[in-house]
Amino acid sequence: MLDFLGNLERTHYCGALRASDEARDAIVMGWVSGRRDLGNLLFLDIRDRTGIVQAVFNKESQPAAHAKAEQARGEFVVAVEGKVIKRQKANPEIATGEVELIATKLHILNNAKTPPFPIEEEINAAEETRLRYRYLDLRRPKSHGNLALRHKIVLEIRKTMDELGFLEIETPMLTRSTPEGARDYLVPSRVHHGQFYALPQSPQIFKQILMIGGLDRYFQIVKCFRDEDLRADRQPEFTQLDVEMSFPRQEDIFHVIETVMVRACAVAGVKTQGSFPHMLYKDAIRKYGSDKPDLRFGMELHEVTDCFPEEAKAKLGIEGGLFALAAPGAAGYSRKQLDELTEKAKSNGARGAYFVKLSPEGTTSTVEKLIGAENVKKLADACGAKTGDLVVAASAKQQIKGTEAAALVAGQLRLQLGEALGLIDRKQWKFLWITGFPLFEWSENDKTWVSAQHPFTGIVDEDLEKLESKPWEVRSKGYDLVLNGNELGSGSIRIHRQDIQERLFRALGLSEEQLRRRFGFFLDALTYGTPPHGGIALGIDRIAMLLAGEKSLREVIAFPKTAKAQDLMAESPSEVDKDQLDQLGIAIREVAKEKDST
RNA sequence: GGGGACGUAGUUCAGUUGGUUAGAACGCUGCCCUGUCACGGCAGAGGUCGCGAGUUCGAGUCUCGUCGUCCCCGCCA
Repeated sequence: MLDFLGNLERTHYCGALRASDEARDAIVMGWVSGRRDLGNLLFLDIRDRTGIVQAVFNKESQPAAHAKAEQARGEFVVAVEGKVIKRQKANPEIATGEVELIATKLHILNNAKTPPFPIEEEINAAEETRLRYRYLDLRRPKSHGNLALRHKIVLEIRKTMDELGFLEIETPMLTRSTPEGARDYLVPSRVHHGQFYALPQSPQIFKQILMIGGLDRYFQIVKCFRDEDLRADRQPEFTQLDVEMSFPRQEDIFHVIETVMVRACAVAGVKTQGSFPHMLYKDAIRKYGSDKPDLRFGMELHEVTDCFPEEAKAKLGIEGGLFALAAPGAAGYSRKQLDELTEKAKSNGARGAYFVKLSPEGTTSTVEKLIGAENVKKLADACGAKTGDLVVAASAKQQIKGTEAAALVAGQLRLQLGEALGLIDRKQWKFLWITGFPLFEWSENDKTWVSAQHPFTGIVDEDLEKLESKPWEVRSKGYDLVLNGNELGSGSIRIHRQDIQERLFRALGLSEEQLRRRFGFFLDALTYGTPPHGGIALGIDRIAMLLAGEKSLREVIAFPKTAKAQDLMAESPSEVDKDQLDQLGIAIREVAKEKDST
């Protein structure tokens, strides 16, 4: 028999009771977290969002309450009436361990099936089970902590943006597809058959129009949607801190974001300082083999192309350059470990990986016969290798115009080795700005130059003249914010002049007609007095993930999706009724599986 | 689209070269127990070995396919 809540009023949260509450009457409500039945004495641990408190049921003094407690099981929802007393023997493991609740009455408000996994701080269950029973996973103190931290971070960001004079303004979720960038999530229109809204990949155009509208300083904490394949740090819907301001210098934007980030870190107990260092994109690539370098450890890359004579390169099948690094103390790596490194490098696009071991007994190299002892020494010296180090050089399979493909491969090895060798100091929080991005990158798929960021990114003033003649040399006014090897956000000073915007579109090979169709309204808006403006968007989920010390976004999102973009609890996406499809004028076409027919 | 890891009781896992009735721990159920807090003791229930084919006298184990979860590459302005 279940009890009604009726007029029963909670007086305390479980986790709030302390020795100072001694002798008080208390009513707590929550879930049965633990049950220890000693016969005539029975203990229940009662859990709510704030913590756990122990309730004691004594058969001798309170037979009715004790009898009820015998029926209680794990995850039953209960209310306990009783008196707070000091324990004979405190339990230092829990915050309320100095006290307990002598129960006079137990109300069982709801029962519960046995959960598929225990509701504990650390969880061991398969991710699939956790996601299917997300409400139980969320019941864990760890989940509460992560979501509470995220709340505090978002609250602090809102407060800070408000103090800095920014207005939070909503932009539409149902908007139009703009063909650049990621795949859109589409929403069919019932009123206009055959037409679709797109969910925003970001409020990019709207926030720029807000600047044209004279709003001066805009921000929004907003969901964005991209229909691309997922990773541990990528969900199909994610939350951004979206920011745009008028008449900004780059440093004005940096200052705003540095202020926000320092304060967001502070609420998470992480001390950081403003004035994040800057690094040029090309330096990040050449020194760290990444556009989001992890600066918590050194092990910088060095170009070692000239250590490999042309004949050696030919034999190894190397076309482009080589980059190398010295892994401290890794000279003892076994043949098997080197093979694993090579395999990993190849899966990351390496042509090959080549090693030099600087053992105390002498220097050996996998390529000594090919490049000669002198070049081996030169290679080790170029990396500043010392005795005991392992030098790793990498070449790339494909040479991509304008990028250092080998550096990217070596950069992956750097991260892998940094992790394996324990070089990463988890207590450090290394922010930095990356600037000086190329405006264009070469698309192998389309055999054309495409915008490296989005096509509204500003162009460095003195590079403007090369826009048509040497597009690969044109630098953008874009910048990325990086924290510990993670891209937190990306932004730019925008193009605010219509003449430049149109030149850029033409350089991208878009025809007048295409332009009108895709961006017509925006190009029109640009002609009505657009102020210089710029902004940035930061990934709130990633910020929360890093500050919570988690490795996956799923740990800081209440209802995340799987790698195949499904919600295992809600079972979305799902089929819909034929009626719904009819109203939308949509028919599902069965696509027969392609079979090899010979 | 490609590569890798995993899939056995409610959960986490073990399961030899293919061989009788598929095990452990935790959880669950019942009984005993007045100071437990990972309570303890005794007894018990619980399995479509992800699914489907194939090889074989015989498949959890071998082969092929398929589904699912995770990680990575491609992709993500």
